[in-house]
Amino acid sequence: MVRTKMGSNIDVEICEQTIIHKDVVQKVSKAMSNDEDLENVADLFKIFGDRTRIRLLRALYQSEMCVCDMAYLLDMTQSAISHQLRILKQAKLVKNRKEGKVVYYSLADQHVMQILVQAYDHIKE
Amino acid sequence: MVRTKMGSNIDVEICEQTIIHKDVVQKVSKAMSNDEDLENVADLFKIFGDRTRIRLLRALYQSEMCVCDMAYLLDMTQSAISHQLRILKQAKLVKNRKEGKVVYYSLADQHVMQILVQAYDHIKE
DNA sequence: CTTTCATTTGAATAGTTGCTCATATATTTC
DNA sequence: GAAATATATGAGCAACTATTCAAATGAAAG
Repeated sequence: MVRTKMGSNIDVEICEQTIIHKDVVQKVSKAMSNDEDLENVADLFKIFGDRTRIRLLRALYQSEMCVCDMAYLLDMTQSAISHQLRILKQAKLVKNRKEGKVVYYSLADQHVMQILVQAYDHIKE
Repeated sequence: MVRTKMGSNIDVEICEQTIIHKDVVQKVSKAMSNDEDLENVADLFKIFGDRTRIRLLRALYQSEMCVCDMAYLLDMTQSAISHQLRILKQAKLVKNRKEGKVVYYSLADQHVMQILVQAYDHIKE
C-alpha cells in the first residue's frame, strides 16, 4: 500500500547476481508471505477466462436453463456445453437439479456475478 | 435477475431439435444482446488466471520494483518475468519507467487490485 | 422390453500458453 | 571502442485446454 520512492532505496550498488534493491525485496517478500492463498485466486480466474463459460454464467444470471437450451442459445453442441458446465459445477459456480430427463442449471450464488460486473466496469473505465 | 419458475414455462412440448424452452431462450437471448462486450471480460480474466501474473501484481501492489528484483522474489528467471510483464503491460495492468539500465514496473491503476481482492473474499466465503 | 431423448463421459485433436535457452538491445563503465 | 549488465525478444518445447466425435447413462413413453 505504501509506495516507496525507488531512487532513495538503492542500498546495494552492484547486484551480486540478480537482486538490486535488497530492502524492497525483503519488505515485499514479508508482506506477501502473510496470506499465501491469495494466489489461489488464479484458479478462479482461470475459470472466468473463457468466453463460453462467461456466456454461460451470464445466461444463467438471467434465468435457470437446461442444457439443450443453452446449447441452442450459444449455438454450440450439447456436448461442449455439458463439458463446460461440469467445470463450472466443480468450481461451485453453478448448481443443477434434475427433472425427468432434463437437467436445469442455475448460479450457485449471486456473489459470483458481482466479480464479473466489477471487472466489466473496469474495462469500460 | 428475475428467476422464472421452469415448470410452468414449457410451451414447446417436444423439442424440434435441441430447444425445449423457447420463451426462456428468447428472453435470455434478448437480455444478452444488449451489452455484447461483457464477454470481453474473459480476456481480462485470462490474464488474471495465471499464478505468476497474480504474484507479480501482488508484489507491485506493495511497491514499485525492477525486473531482476521480481525475478529474485519469485525465484524465476528474468526472461520468464519479462515475458509476463510484457503481457501485463499490453493489458494495461502495469506501467514502467526506465532509469539507466534498470526498468521499474508499477501498477497502472489501483482499481485493478480491487477486482483481485473481491475475488479473494469470495473464495474465503 | 424397446425406443426415444436429454445428458454425460472419454478419447482424440487442434489450438493455446508459460517457460527455457540463446541471442539481441540498450546503457553504463572502463 | 570494449566489457559488463539489465532487460527484451524470438524460437522451441512440454503441458494444458476447448471442442468434436462416438459411445454410454438414465429416464420417460410406447
